[in-house]
Formats: sequence, structure tokens, C-alpha cells
Amino acid sequence: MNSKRGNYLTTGEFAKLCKINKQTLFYYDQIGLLSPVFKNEKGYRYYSIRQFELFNVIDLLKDLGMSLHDIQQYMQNKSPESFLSLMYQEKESIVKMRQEIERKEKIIETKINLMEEASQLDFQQITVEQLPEVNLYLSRNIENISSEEFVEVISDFIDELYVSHLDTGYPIGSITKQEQILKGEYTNYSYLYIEQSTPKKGYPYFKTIAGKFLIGYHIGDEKTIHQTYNRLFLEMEQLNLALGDYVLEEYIYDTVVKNRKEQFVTKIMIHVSEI
Amino acid sequence: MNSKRGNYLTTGEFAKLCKINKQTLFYYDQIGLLSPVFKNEKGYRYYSIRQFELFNVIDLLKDLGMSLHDIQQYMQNKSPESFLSLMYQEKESIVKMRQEIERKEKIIETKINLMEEASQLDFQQITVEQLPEVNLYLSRNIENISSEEFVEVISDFIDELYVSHLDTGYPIGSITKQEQILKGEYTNYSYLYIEQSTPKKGYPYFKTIAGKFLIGYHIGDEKTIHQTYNRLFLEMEQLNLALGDYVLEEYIYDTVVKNRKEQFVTKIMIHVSEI
DNA sequence: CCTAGTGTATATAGTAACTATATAGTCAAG
DNA sequence: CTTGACTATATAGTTACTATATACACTAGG
Repeated sequence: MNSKRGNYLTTGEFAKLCKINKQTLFYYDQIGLLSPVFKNEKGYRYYSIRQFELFNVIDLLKDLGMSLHDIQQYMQNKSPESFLSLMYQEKESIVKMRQEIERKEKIIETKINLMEEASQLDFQQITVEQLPEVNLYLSRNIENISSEEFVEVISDFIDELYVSHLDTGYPIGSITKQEQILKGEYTNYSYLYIEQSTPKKGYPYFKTIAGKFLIGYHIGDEKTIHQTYNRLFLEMEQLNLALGDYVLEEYIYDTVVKNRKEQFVTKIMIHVSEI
Repeated sequence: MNSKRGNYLTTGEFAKLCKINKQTLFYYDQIGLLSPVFKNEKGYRYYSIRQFELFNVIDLLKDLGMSLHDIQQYMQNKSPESFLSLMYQEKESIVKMRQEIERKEKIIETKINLMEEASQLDFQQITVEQLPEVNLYLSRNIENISSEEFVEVISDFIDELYVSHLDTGYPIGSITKQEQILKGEYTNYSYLYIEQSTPKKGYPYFKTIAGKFLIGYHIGDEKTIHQTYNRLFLEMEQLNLALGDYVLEEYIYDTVVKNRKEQFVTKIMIHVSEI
């Protein structure tokens, strides 16, 4: 039974088992991470089946983001105790990884929903809609702000999105107050915001928005947005609607899906009230 | 408002926002993946806040395993349609990634449990235990097999573990039939197995095992395992127990946690019956 | 026994995606 | 007008492979 070679595997066989390139095994041997149990007089490598379990652990640690160097450090002074504490540590890190993946899955779902919705839209159409409550996470106020301050606010805002996991795939939008709109300063925004499916309790800077909105779309660069505003104001007049407290702007198609600014599409939502 | 620089970010600012190395942005510009909206006459780069959303998408795709080259390919002919189909594709791949992570999380949990249990064991102790039902996934028969056949069976077995996701962190064990044990051929195994917390229906090669077992531990190389068997047989005699149908062997401490073979620990479970 | 085909080995170079270092120009504040 | 903190380019180094070139070994068929 189990003759000559005595249950050992050649490099090729072992590589196939591990589903990796044979060269990788040479490499692992070279750096001393995983060497065959013995080499014969011709230099042929022979691996034991037990080393497959070792390879699996190495592969696991690698997938969890550990460098080959660090894995080797562990392997050099391995013990049941150090293995156990390593596993506890990796358990923590994999939980974080899973949560990250789950977040990204949600972001992708949101992007899919947004794009599917967008594809159904007629950008020429102007509509009036009663918006149900929408939760917005706001930046600090950015009215009449300098470049330097703007950069700081943006950075803080995005850092907050990052640490509090508030980026769920929605675009960053902007709020402009009635005051600026009346002055024709359409790009003198008051706040940046990002929509949230559910409001997070205990955070400041949350605003819940609802009411009647006139919705239209601007195609092209931000610089020409006043034309679209004029078109929308005309429509408001005809419908006997007055400008409400603020206007929301959101990119529908931006640099992510279009090459040229002239093709960008911005959704403009004007808060309105009956006259 | 929003004076001179007009809401643009320098490379350093943008890098900080994206939480990446500034050099990486130079690199992305160089390979044409993500270039600033403009460079001034001194060569200074300026990024727009909208490019942050683009960076986020690039980063997302990168994390999902897409190469920078492929991301660039997409970016060169981007459109709402191609973005949508890319997202559908990535949604599928991220679901698979999540399932992989969940599997690895379970494997780590199993390893932790096994190591915690092992640390409580006294390897000198010989016990008799009534084992509740345990589900084992078996390899093909490997009695009196040649090296070549052994390699083939092992490969098929491990491939099956791989494709059917049967590796849940338990060690690979071996079953030896009474027949071989009586002949003193302790390493003429009949099957390899891996324990399963729940049996998968519809798979052949599943065996459910239960009954009375005499359990002892062999410390050291496989070659000296007959000594431990003799010790266990002596104990069986004293307890008036007869050898049952088979013996199970499992590594408790192997090459994953110990450096030298002399330190390996094998759990030996001898199926027994009252005389 | 020879040969073809498949395997093994080493050595070396190439790759992706950064990352670090060296050198030099820019800019704003005191 | 200098100092310190930025910007730039060019080039080399890093990690973890991956491919290629060359040579030796082993096995099965004629």
C-alpha cells in the first residue's frame, strides 16, 4: 500500500490541489514561506497532504490582507496559543470586511436603482410632485464662502460621510435658498447634502424635507443652468406657483457616466407653494 | 463667492479627500485613468469635487477586483447604459464575494472553537464517550492504493470540498476499518473525511456516525502511532471493550500550529462495543 | 535502447499597482 | 527676502506573483 513515493505530491500535483500556479510554489519555497517536506537528490520537491492544510491557512491569512512577510513571521514561531490569538484578531478583521462588502453591495443597489429610474425619465418634461419625506444629511453652510473654506467644508463633510458610513450611493446634491435664487445666484449654494434611506439618530445636520416641488432637468454645463431656471420659472408662472424656501439640485448623469460636460444632466427641484 | 481657485482642489487636497497617496493621483493621471479637470500654466493639477464621485466609482470597481486597465476601458466609452450593465455585473460578483467572506468567517469560527477545545484537553487521558451523530463527508476508498491512485483520490476529494463548499475549517481525518487495525496496518486508511456541521442533502459519500468510542491522543510522528494504539488496546482490555467497526483519526495539532512532527497531536477515536 | 513527450528544476525578466526618494520649481507669510 | 510648506517630474524600489528560456529527469511506445 501507498508504495514508493509514499503519499507525497510533486510540485505540479500540489499546485493543482491548491489551485495556484506552480511558479508560486517555487516562490513560496524560495522565500521560505512554504517549503516541501523534502527534496530528493535530483532536487525534486515533495509535499505532504498535511501541507495542504497549511497552505489553506496561509491562503486564508493572505486573503484577509496579511502580507506574506507577516505570515512568515507567524509561521516561524507558531504555537496553538499564537494561532488562536491570530484567529481572534482575524475574526475581528473579517467582520469589518464583511460589513464593508455589505455597504458596497448597498451602494451598487442604489446606483442600479438610480440609473434605472434615470433611464425612464424624459428630461424635457417639467412636473409638479408632492414629495414624501426625504432625509438629507447636510454639510455646514457654504453661502458666500471662500475657496479655502469651501475645501475645508467639503473635506469635513466627506470625512463625516466616511466615518459615519453615510455614503449609500446617492449623489451629492446642493441646496440653494430662496434668497440666492431671487438674486439669480443659482450656484451660490447654501448646503451640500446626501440623501439617506433612513435618518441616523443622534447626528446633527439632518434635515427632513417634504412638500410640493416643481421638477425639471438641466442638460449641459452648470454655467448655462440659468437658462433652465428661466424655463422653469416660466412654467411656474403659468401654473400659478410661487417660489418656496429652497431649491435642490442633484446630478443625474455626471462624470461617472458621461464624457463631456455638455451631456451632464442635473435634476432641479424647486420648492413651490400655491399663490 | 467661491473666488480665485473656483472650488477646485489641489492634488494634495484631493488625495486627502480620497484617502490615498498623492503619488497615486500622479500615477492615475499618468496612465490616463483619472486626470484633473485642468492644469495651470505651472503644471499644477486641479480637481473638481465631481471627480470625487468618479474616484469613488473607480475605487469601488478596483475593490471588486477590476484592473485599472479594465476600469479605464470602461471610462473611455462610458454611458448610462454601460454603467448600468457594469453595475449589474458587479452586483453579481459582490454577492459571490460576500458569500466567500461569510464562508471564511465560519472557517475562522470553527478554527477558534477547535483550538479552544484542544487547549482544554489532557492528551494523556483516555476516555470512553458516547458520540452523538456526526456527519462525515467521505473520499473514495483508499485501501491498498498506489501512490498515483492516492494522489488522484485526494485531488478529487479536495476538488469536491472546493466546489461544494464543504471545507468549513474542520481538519481532514481518516477512517481505518477494523480489518486493517487487526492486521496492525494502522496507516492503511480506508477513507479520508471531513466533518460537517450539517449534512448536505443530495450528495453521495455522506456517512453519519454515532456510538461508543474510546478516545486517546498520540503525540508525535505518524510512524510511532502503533505505540499509542497498543496503549489504547491495553486500556480497552481493562475496560472489557471490543474493537468496533472502524477507527477515526484527526489531527489536533499539526503543521499549522507546530513546527516539528514530534509535537503533532493526533486524536484517535476507536469505535468500541461491550464484550 | 532510443526517442518523444511530459514532467521537473533554476535563473531571469516582466507585470500591476503602487510607494518612496531625489531634485527642483512655486507660493504665501512674516 | 527668506523660510516652510506646498507643487512638479523622474526614477527606483516593493510585493506577490507570472512568464519565459534553458536544461535535466522520467516514462511509455516503437
